Amino acid sequence: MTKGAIVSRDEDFPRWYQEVVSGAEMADNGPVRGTMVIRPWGYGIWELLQAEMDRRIKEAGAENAYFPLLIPESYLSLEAEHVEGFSPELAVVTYGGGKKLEEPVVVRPTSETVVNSFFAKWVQSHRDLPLLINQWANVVRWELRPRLFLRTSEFLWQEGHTAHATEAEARAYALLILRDVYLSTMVDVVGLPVLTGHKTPRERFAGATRTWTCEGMMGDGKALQMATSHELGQNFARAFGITFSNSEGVLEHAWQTSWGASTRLIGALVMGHGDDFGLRLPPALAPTQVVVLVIKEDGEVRAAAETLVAELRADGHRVRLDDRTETSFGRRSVGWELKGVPVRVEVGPRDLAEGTVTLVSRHSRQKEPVPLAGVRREVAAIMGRVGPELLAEAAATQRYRTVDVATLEEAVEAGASGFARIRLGALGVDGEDRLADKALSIRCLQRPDGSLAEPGDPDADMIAVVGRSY
RNA sequence: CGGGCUGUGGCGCAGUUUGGUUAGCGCGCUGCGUUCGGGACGCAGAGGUCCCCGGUUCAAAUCCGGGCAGCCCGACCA
Repeated sequence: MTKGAIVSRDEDFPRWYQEVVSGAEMADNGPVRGTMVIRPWGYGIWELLQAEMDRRIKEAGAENAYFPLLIPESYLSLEAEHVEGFSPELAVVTYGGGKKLEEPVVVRPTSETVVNSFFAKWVQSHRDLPLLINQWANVVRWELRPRLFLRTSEFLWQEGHTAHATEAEARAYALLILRDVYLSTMVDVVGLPVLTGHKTPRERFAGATRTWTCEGMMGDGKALQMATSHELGQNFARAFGITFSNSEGVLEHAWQTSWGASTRLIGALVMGHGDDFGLRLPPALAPTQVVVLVIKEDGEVRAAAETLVAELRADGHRVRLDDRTETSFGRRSVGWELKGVPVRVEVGPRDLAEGTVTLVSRHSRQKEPVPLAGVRREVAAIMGRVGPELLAEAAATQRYRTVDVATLEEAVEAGASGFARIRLGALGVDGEDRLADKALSIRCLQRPDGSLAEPGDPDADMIAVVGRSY
């Protein structure tokens, strides 16, 4: 069955990436290529990320629900663009209960179709709107070229689906999610700066009228789409018959949105913050934030370590005691470093004789002796600055690799190693095709000052952010 | 579906050009000992239908023919 082969061998990835102890591996599961096994450490990161996003989603008013994994094939074809967009990457089930099915069912690649088939029943009156639903689920897309975390054939995500009475309300909600859920999570939690903007028709979600996106830049200058929020117009409402009586008693089609972010974010975290020594985690996403290492088995050392663990836990940190003294100190510290634990407290007899311990912060790899009495304050200080410092570092990389250009030729050159900003109108009618020939794409469109387009802004006046995507 | 390339212990590879004893190396694994303040070391050991089928030959991982599988670059994509 599972061969368990690690198939990511990309040179661009950090050396340690495929042995990530800390993360996951891709597995060939029979004929299913590029599925993913997430080990406990990586899954712990996902759980924290999930909690952060879930809180924001609920603050935005959406509620969690669950819809079926298997979708009748005919549902997909109800929305023309949608089916065209997803057909090539569908996994289709043709047998069930030992019999050939009358109608094949597909494993959801996304749930617009099933969700909306229920929305059609749930929505009758304008009083039923807005309907704001979120689902945490797994989806399957038969990818031609999987890449660990960034594009796996099966992934975990949240997908939001909403229905509104007016276009303006739907748009406002799509933007609320973009800013208050996604942008906020990327910047404040993951610690990666992202550009926001909308997609060109070519890059737009199949079935959407507008796709808003958060585009991040990884350490190597390549772009990664980290989350998207779509305005669906009335496309799905028409296809699935989602109608409501407005306050005048007139029947109208609902205006909808959908939005999602996935385990790809773990990949973004790895690619965005990792260094040659392994993963670097912002404290908010570290399953263990502080590890207290007993360097040598010794009564006093152990007692001091256990006291520190208790105190640091009382301060609200996620703390773990590493007293596996039968394993060499070097091996243990390297192991925690690979996993990206933000702070290590190393307790040994030599320091203890001086009344100190050694604190090491992972992101800067700086070590310093700290008196026992000052450990709590110092740990709190480090925990407070790791996130902002990681963000600042990533932002500096992004700034350094982003340039304003005037011609397509310049965009091709700059886009190969970062972001090239160019007025869309300057690319010409076949600009996107010519970029595609050079493995480049327009990541997003935004106003010259970086803000989002307003209704009525012509695309030609927008700045196109050109880059190489994963 | 185009363009490159590769199949050899669990993983990564050498050996193939020029056929020749018992197919090597690193990592990992098992045991014992010394170590343990930054991925330890020594000794002993386990583990292989050299992708498959056929051919040439005294002799094939190596040469010839035919299959099969996989990887990388592109098209698709959260």
